[in-house]
Amino acid sequence: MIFAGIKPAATPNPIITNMDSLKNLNPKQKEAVLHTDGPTLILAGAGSGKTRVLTHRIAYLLKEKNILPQKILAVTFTNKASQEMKERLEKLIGAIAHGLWLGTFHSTGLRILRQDGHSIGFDKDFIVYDDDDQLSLVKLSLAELGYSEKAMAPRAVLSHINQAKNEILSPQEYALGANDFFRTRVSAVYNLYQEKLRSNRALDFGDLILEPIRLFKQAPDVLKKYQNRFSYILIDEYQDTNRAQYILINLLAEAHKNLCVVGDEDQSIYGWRGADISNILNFEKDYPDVKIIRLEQNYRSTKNILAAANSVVEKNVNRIGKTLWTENRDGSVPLFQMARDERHEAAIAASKIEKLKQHNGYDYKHFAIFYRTNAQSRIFEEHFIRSGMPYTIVGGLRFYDRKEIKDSLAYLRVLANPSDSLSLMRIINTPARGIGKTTLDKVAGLAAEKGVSIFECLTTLDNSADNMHAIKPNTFQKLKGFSALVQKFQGLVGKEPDLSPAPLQQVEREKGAKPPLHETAKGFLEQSGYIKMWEEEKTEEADTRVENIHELISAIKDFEMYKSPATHPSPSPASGEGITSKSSDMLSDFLDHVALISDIDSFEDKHNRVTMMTIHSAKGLEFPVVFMVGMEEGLFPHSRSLDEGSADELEEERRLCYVGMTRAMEKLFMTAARERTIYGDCRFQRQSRFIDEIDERFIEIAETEAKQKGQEDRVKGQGAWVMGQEAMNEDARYRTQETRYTSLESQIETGGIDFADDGLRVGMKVRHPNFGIGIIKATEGIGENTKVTVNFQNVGQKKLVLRVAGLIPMQ
DNA sequence: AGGTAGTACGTTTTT
DNA sequence: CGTACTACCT
Repeated sequence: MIFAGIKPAATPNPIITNMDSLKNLNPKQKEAVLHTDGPTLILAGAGSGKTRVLTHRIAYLLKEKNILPQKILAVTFTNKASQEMKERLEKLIGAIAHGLWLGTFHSTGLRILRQDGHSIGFDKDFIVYDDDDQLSLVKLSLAELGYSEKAMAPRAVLSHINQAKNEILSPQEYALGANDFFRTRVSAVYNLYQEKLRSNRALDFGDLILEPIRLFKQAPDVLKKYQNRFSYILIDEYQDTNRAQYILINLLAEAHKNLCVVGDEDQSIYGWRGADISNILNFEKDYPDVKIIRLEQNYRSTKNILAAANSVVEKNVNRIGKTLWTENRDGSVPLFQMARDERHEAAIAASKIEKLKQHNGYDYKHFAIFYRTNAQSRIFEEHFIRSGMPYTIVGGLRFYDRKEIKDSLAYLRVLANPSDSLSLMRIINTPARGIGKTTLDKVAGLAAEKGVSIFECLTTLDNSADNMHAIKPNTFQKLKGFSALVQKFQGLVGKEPDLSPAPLQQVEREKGAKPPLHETAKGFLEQSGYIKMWEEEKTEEADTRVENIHELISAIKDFEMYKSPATHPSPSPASGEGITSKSSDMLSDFLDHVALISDIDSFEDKHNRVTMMTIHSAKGLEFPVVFMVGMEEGLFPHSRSLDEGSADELEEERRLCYVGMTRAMEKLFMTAARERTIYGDCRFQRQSRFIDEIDERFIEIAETEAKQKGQEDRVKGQGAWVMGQEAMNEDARYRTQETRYTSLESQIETGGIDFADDGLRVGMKVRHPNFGIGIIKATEGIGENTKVTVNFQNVGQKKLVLRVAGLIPMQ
């Protein structure tokens, strides 16, 4: 293991470069790796080995072209993607070269601002506000302007503000284009919102892109520095960039023009968040001397799944156009089945999962259920709990979105940045300290008069001088007590955390050293009464909250262990974000870290559970068996995309469908519910147009239950007892029904070893009955004659005929 | 100041 | 049908 610090390019690196692995790339992939200079557009279809190309390209630049690591900037959209790239790069070149920037758009922007933001007046203590904080700020601004939340939905206002930021419009510039009543008012809110953001010394997500652009415009020398530094720039998921990100990238790439963007217009699913698909569609216009490389060979899915997915996305007009192909086997044709209602839909999925598990060697972790909206997960959860099927839900309420975590973080934010009035207001009376609304209004008024932050107002509050606001002595004491507590802990947050063993700590502390952050955090949350507040509730829910708070504290501890230079050589925190600033402050760094992470980042398939998530969250993942549920008009495509004049939105829904389908490696099931309860009332649903759009050769429609329907309804009508029975006997009942269906049963029974058929890919870990565990090194031939070369741990390399080898994939 | 009953509303959400 | 927020009551 080589640690950061060694300069791979300046001195010959002792690590054996793995560049002969170029042999494992197909010709197009190789071309994409080798064409390093000049603008490059890689159109990478689903499952075409995009990450592989990106990592090989970086490795090639470093190892073969001897480019210094600090000359390279690689940008992804998710932490998960950047983490994966880091891991795979490490496998190729031994260790992530020091100085290489590999991170998300937002972490890159943040990094630039932490380094050079002072040039445009940002102090280093600023913090990053999340979506919720933004919304609170909008609400405050609305209230201050006297606009009612009924006339102006805070969410809608916020989305306009975000949109403006995506388009790099300042409040003033937005005001110029505001030509109707609503927009005029939004521009006033935007203006005030921005003022509040600044006086709280906070930046929102949009600012993390916007402010670097402003920095570069106002300080050309800073721009020049970065332009010179980054001679090679790689951007992943280019189809999802917004206007601001586009500008930022182009500014950075201007000097060297070695800009390589990778994307797939068919997988652009974040238009509603400002992603501008024309960035990728027009890349050729921006860079006329662009080299375009298409990666169209898919390594993930069977022919039938791919053909079905292609036939859907082909219906889109707004696309560059490409057709994926694969050498994988035909596999079974995707199956569509209409369920009676959403409970039946869940039952179908559950029973198919059990059957495939029993007869075909699949395990729970091989299955995923994708839905359009989070609300759909509930029915599946209920059913899975009842039938004892292990599952995990990705998304929904994130850990860092939980009330107790947001509160705890607000406590910490106040320590890091006393100007953060939003966080201060969140915690000042949580737990109840007798500081109510009336008092807070008075303090806020006084702070505004004095032109200071609320916290500063508290610390300087002098009741004899400020008594025109008539704060009662009792309340005054409470305010002072609280501000004293905060100040006490602010004194304990330092730049040099001491992670030495306890006895030493005590000695050191007497000499003025700071305790480690997690101890300070714990102490603050205890002494402020926040933890006690939940403990005293004595409900199961509150106990969970307390547990979560302790989990947060240990997350801080982990973060410290990882970051502390004394204990760990890597500059990167656990997320792989690699945010480091010149005056690295543990607390600020931790808050940056949590502001930029999400649930999907920690999703790992090591647990043997069925995974449930929205299709949006599924992007970038793959599963052997995929269920796409709720394939109904109005749900998917969602009703909002069906209004007249929403052609673009409908196309985006279609791309979303394509993304979902192309996650499936071996088997794809699509279901819908004939009857679904939406907002309390029961509606008849029609099957999604996307089902109709699949070429009939590539979809099998299961027989509906129309014939049995009359009888079913009578049974259903008999009340609660029958409902209970229904739940208990669901499996038995559906087994008899399903034997009547042509589809699934026969697929399963005749499928034989189909999972170990060509679900096998190079790099996969497999088990052989005699030779044990090994890694697949190569495959040759197709169908009956497929041979695989496997490197076994114990017996070395063997070439086997796949059909008779009896290989079982391992995860 | 804080708790409870009543009403409005309801996608997706990489950061 | 749930939930999240408001208004009103204690």
